[in-house]
Amino acid sequence: MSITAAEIAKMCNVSRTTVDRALKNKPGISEETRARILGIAGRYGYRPNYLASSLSTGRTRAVGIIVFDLYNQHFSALVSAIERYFTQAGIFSYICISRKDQARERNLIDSLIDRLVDGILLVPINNSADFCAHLRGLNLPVVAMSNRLPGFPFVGGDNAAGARTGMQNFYDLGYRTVHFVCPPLRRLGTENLSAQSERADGYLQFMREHPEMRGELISSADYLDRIESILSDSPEKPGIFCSSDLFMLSIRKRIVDLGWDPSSCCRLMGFDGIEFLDQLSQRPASIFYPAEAIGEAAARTLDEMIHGRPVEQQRLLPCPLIAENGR
Amino acid sequence: MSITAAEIAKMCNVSRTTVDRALKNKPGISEETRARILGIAGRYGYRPNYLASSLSTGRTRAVGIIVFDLYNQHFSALVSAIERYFTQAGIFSYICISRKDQARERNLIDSLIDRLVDGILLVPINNSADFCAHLRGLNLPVVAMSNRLPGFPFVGGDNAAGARTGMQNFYDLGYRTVHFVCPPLRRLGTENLSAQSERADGYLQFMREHPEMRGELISSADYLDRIESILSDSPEKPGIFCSSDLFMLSIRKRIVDLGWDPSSCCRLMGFDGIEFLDQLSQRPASIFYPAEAIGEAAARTLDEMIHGRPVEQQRLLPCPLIAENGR
DNA sequence: TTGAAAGCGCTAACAA
DNA sequence: TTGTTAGCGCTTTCAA
Repeated sequence: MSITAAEIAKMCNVSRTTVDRALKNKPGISEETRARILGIAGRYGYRPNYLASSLSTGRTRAVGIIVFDLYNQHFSALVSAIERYFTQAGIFSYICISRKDQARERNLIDSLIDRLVDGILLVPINNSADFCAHLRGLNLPVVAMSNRLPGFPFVGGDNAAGARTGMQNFYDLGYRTVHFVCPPLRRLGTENLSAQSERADGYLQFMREHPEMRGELISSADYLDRIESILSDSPEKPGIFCSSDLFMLSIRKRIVDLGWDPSSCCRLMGFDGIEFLDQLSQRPASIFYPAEAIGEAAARTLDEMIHGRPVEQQRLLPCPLIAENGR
Repeated sequence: MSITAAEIAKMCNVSRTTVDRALKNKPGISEETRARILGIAGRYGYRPNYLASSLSTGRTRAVGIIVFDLYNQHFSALVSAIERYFTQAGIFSYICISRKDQARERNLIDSLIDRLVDGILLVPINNSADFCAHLRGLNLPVVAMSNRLPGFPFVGGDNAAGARTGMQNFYDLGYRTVHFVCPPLRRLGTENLSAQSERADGYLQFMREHPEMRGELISSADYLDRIESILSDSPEKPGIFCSSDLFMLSIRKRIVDLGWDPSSCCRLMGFDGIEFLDQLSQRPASIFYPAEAIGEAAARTLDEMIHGRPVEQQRLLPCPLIAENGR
C-alpha cells in the first residue's frame, strides 16, 4: 500500500483538503503549495485508494462482462472488443466466465454487484422470468449480447437473415436438398438459445417459402453418427448447413474419417466464420458472425446507459456469407 | 445497493455490533436475537458491502491474472484453469489482457494493486530489471507463467526438453535435415521471449549434439516466403519444426497454396498441441504444451504464497510429443 | 449477552 | 487560499 493523502497532509503541514485540491487539480490553491504537495506525492508514489474513493462516491468506473467461455473465438472476440472500448474510456472490465452454468451466472452477477460495477454486459444462459426480474431489480444498466434477454437492450447478429442468406446461396447454386444441423436445440426450454433458434428459424422459414426444397432439421446428440446414412441415402448431392462452425468441422472430420472427400459428397456450410477455416485446404463456406462489432456496439450502448442517455432496445448486425474462396 | 447492516440494527432495535455477530455467526448472542436479525437480513436480501469490508480489512479475496490475449488457446486454457481453481476457493479473478504491450502491462498491474488484489499471476511481456524491481516493490505474491521473470516463482512447460523430444523424434524417423522456425525470436531483447527462446535452445542443443544433422534456425519475418526455396533446394525431405502451431499452420497453408502436398514434401511439427489440429485431414505432429496444468499449478502456487507458505521457485511440466496419429 | 467508539482512506458540503 | 466536519459501511477492540 502506498502513502495516503492524510500522510502527505501531515508531511506538508497542510490540511487533508488542501492535499486533495493539489492532487485533483482543483482551484483554490497557490501554485507553491500545489507544487510542494505534488512533489511529495510523486516522490512517495502516491496512488488514491480505489476502495475508499469508490466506497465514498458509490461509483467505481468498472463494468462486468459475462460470457460462456474463452475458448470459442466468438467470445474472445466479443470480450476483447469490449475490453478495448472501456479501457480507452478509463473503465476497468471484470471479465467473467459462466461456463453455461445458470447458478454460476447468478453468482457472478452477485459478485459484480458487490463490486458496485457501473453496468453489466452479458451473453445470458438463463432467460427465465425470474432471472430477468432479479436483474431488473438491480436497477443497473444491463446489455444482453448474442442471446436475447426479455426487457433488456440487445446487441447481436441478425441470425435469421444470416441463415436465409446461406440458404439462398445453396439455392442459387442449384441445391434442392439442404439439412440444417443444430445440436444445441435439443436443450431448448432449459437454457437461453435465442441465437441458435433464430438460425434454425431462418432455415425453416426459407424451407417453407420454397416447397420444392427437401431437408430436415437435425438436433439430436447423435448427429455425427447420422451423417453416414444421410450422405449415402441422398439421391442428390446435399447441402449440410450447420448452426456453428464447430459442428461443421466435426462433421467434416467424420466425413474424412469415413474415407470420403468432404467437398464432393456434399457441400458444407457453417456459421460464425471462425478464423481457423482459413487453415483448411478446402475452406468450407460459413456465415460470418460479427463478434467484434457486436462487442463494440454493446459496449457503446452500455456506456450510453451509464450516462443516463436513451438507447435502442435492439441492434442487429448483418451476418454476411463467406464463400469457399474466403470472400 | 441492498440494505446495510446499520439499517438492520435499527429495524431490530439492536446495535450494529450485534447484527454483525448474527451475520458472521459469531458467539455471544442469543439464539432468539440471531434468528430475528437473520430473518430481516434474509427478507431484505442483505449483502455485505464488499468495498467497505475490503477497505476495513485490507484484504479482498481477489487475484489478478494477466495474459497476452484470449484468442490463443494457450491463454484461454491457462485463464480458465486458474479461474476455476480460485472460484472454488471463493476468490474472485480479475482477468486482464496486456496485448503484449509493456505499458499496458504496467497499467494493469497498477489497476490490480489499486484493487488491493491478494496476488497476481502473469505471463510477463516485460522482463527488464526495472520492471522486476517495480513488481518486487509491491511486496505482493506474484507468480510468472510460461515466460520467466527473474526473482519470481515460475510455472511453465519444459520447453527445452520438449524441443529435444521433437528433434529426437525427427532423428529416430531418419530425418537428418530439420529447420526450426521461430519468428518471434527476431524481437529478442525488446520483450520477454523466454518460452520461445528455450524452444530454440532445445533445438540448437540437439543440433550441437548431432553434428551430422543439417538445418537452420529461421527467425526472419519473411519465413513464409522462404519456404518455397527451402523445400525445393533441399536434397532430402526436410523436417520443419515450428516454435508454435500457429506458425506451423501458416506454413502448411502456404505449402498447400503452392500446390504441394504438405506431408510428402516435408514433415511438419508444431508446438503447443492446439485442439484445432484434430480438424485437419492429415494431422501434423506437435509438442504438447500443458497450459491447463500450468494454470492450475500456478494458481496453487499463488494460493500457497498468499497463505505465507514457502513455494518452489520453479515448476517445470513435461511437454510430450503428439504424433501424426494424435497419440 | 450486548453496545460504544475508533478507524480504514476518500469525498463533499460548508466555514473561515 | 485554506481548514473543519460529517459521512460511505464495515471491522475490531474494549467496556458494560
